[in-house]
Amino acid sequence: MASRRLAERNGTDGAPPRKGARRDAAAPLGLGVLENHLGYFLRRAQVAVFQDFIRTLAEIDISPAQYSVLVVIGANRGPSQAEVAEFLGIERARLVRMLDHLEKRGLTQRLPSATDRRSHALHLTAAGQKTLKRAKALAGTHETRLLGRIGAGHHKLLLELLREFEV
Amino acid sequence: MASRRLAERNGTDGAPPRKGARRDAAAPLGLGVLENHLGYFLRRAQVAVFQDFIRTLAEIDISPAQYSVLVVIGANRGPSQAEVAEFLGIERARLVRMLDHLEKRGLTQRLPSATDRRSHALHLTAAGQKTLKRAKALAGTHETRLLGRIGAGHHKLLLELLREFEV
DNA sequence: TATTGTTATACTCTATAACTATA
DNA sequence: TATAGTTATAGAGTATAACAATA
Repeated sequence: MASRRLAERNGTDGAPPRKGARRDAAAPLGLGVLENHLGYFLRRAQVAVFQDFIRTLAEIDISPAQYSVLVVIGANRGPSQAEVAEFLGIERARLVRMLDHLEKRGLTQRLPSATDRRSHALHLTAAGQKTLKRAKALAGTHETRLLGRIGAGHHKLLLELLREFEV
Repeated sequence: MASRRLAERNGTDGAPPRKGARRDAAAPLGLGVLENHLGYFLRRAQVAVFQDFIRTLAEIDISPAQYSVLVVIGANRGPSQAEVAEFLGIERARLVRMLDHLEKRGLTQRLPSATDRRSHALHLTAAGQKTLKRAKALAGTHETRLLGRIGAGHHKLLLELLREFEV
């Protein structure tokens, strides 16, 4: 990934290169105005964190999106697909295929809703609860690794700041 | 998007719902352990920020990825495709199609490298420089909007914290 | 042998629209 | 009329592998 130090060393933060100046082919690149864009660093951080998450949960083959679905089903009794999709910002159509997959793996169930015959009440199977428990443990080691890397204070601060972006 | 207040109101942060308790169908869902995962909030924040960026630059049809490529080419004289791809964390193969597209729009050029006949020196055309200038202005209003939303202090703090995730 | 740009393929995810069965 | 779940399709983006030209 790009290092901020490279950009500083290159001195190209914001200002374009001098007219006629030919960049040394071996010189590191500069970020330019990207240096000041929150979106750029949010994206890089998110990708890095997800990569670590994916590596950490590879042994049980659970993706970040699947984890979020399992956690929300586990934390809420019988939510509908529409509720889970809207809550997690996943397309309803996308959730259908995710649940098909989780169901095929025997982790989740679609039970008839007690109150609305159009909708399904989502539940974890016994295997789903077991997998979620293991997933939480692994996600915990992932989170602890992040925390060790940036420090507990920064971790807490970041969580608080990021919550401000909610819509 | 999900609101933290909903999760708090629901009281399902971390702990599973009580055995046998049937969640009120109208009750909002709870995040469960997601509440403590940096990755979850990083993703939501990144999506929200990118959505605002895309809306803001819609009039010139420049995506966040395209913007980052134009900025890096504009800030560095004649970088190669491999350099830009590695620097921005884009696959080399993906950058080929992006440049095909930008070139078709008349914004970038692949010139022969002075030192290596395998590689191309990437440059902005006059139109590319003009578009980049406009893009920077629009991206500036986007960034100012973010800043107004979370405050200058939080914006600066976030930038600093996010840089710690670089690899 | 390794690297640059390229092509190709498969898979994931997003965005839409449309359909059915219910409400 | 509107909503829940579903199906289908098109477009990004990611991940890989392979190839020709060049280093």
